[in-house]
Amino acid sequence: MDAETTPRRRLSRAEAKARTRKLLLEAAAQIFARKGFAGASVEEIAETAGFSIGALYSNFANKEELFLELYSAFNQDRIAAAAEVLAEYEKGTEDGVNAMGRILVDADTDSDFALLLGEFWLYAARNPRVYDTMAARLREPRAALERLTGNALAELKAPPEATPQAVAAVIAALFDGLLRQRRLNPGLVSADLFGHAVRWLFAGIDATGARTPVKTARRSKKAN
Amino acid sequence: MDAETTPRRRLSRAEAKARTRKLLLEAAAQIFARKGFAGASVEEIAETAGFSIGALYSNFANKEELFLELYSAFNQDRIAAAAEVLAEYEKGTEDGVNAMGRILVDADTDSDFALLLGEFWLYAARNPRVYDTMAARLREPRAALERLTGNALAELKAPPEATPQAVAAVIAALFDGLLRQRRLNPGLVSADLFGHAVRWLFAGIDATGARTPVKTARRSKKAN
DNA sequence: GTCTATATCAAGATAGAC
DNA sequence: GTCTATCTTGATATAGAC
Repeated sequence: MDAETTPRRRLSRAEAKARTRKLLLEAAAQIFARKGFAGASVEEIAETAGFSIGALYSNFANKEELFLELYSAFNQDRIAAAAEVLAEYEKGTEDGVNAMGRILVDADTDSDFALLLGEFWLYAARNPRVYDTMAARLREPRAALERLTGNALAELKAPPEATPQAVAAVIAALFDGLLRQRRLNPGLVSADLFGHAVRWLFAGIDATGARTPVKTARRSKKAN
Repeated sequence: MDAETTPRRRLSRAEAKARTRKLLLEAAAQIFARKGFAGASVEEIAETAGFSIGALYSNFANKEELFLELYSAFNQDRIAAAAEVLAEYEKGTEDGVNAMGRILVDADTDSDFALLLGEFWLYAARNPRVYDTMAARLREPRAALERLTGNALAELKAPPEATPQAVAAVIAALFDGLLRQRRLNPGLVSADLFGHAVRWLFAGIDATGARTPVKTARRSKKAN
């Protein structure tokens, strides 16, 4: 959260503005999560941050830009989390499944996370104008996940349909779907169900591949 | 009222009202899906249905009631679909996985389905006032799914953590998560990935259970 | 750079005509 | 039972003061 605020020295103009911007983004996260894009008012966001409407419009062109900037910041965090997991995994420090499990728990702890995720998804699905911009932000964390699954698949007998992309999609779906169910009804989704599911998944892929060991047979022109 | 039966052409008062109601609900599904609850206007819904605002308010108390009635109708369809799958499965006519796969494809064909699902989820998560009502509507289809997974699990060696409830949650998560990814980027999620994922899941559960065949061993005091 | 005041508009809901 | 007209509110965005 907030780290270095030098209470002694006066903040420079640029520092003050950056601080205002940060506070506005934090307030926006809270209000957009609770009310949604259309339901949230810029006035409430500004007041929650401790500023006026004017301050908000001096930092963001309009409501949509604020929302999209929040989306960028939101994804920066996801990228950081994914990178951390990937690093731990590649160092061999931690099992990949455990690391992914920690991401889910972290996301679950932040009660706004699932709400914001849902709101961003709807916004992207409804607004083709900004869809490309938003989709581009997802490529980096998704690539990290595919790398992780690719590594895991290399260690077992996977059938040809179990590509890193396909398995990454399945894991992302599990993450998303379990997080959402847990948000509404924690009793239905225990904290370690995600971990179990991922292990079942890989065990099943391995078992399926072992049953059809033709997998390295054919290689027409290019692997994909 | 005047129960005049005119089987020829003219609709009775009640029939006309029922027809208006149905058209309004269909329009509401479209507009709520495209704009969301807060973003949709009752005027646009009424006009899309071919009526005026007054007609809408004569059929529904307010915007929220219209939304919740739509949710009920939406779930009636889901219950019907689930029941159909369950019936086919229990008759032995169709493999359970194939049947579930068909549900996903059907949902994917209706471009409004995922949007509405997302909107309903957000509304339930944000409005504790109506959460119980909405959650109650989910119990029936969820129970059907648990019954389906319970039957499937009975035919293989499942570890103790693979309860019908837990596995049903995983399958629901796969359904939800894959549907949402496919909605934004169909290239990432092939039409049969859901089927593959479910098969991998059950194969993995079976393999895991076979590896730890102590499953009926110990029962200290209370199952959890 | 932020605040106050305000122009402008769209939306939910109601009342009374037909 | 549905329509037209209207009341009322609350929101985005801007302009000018400090």
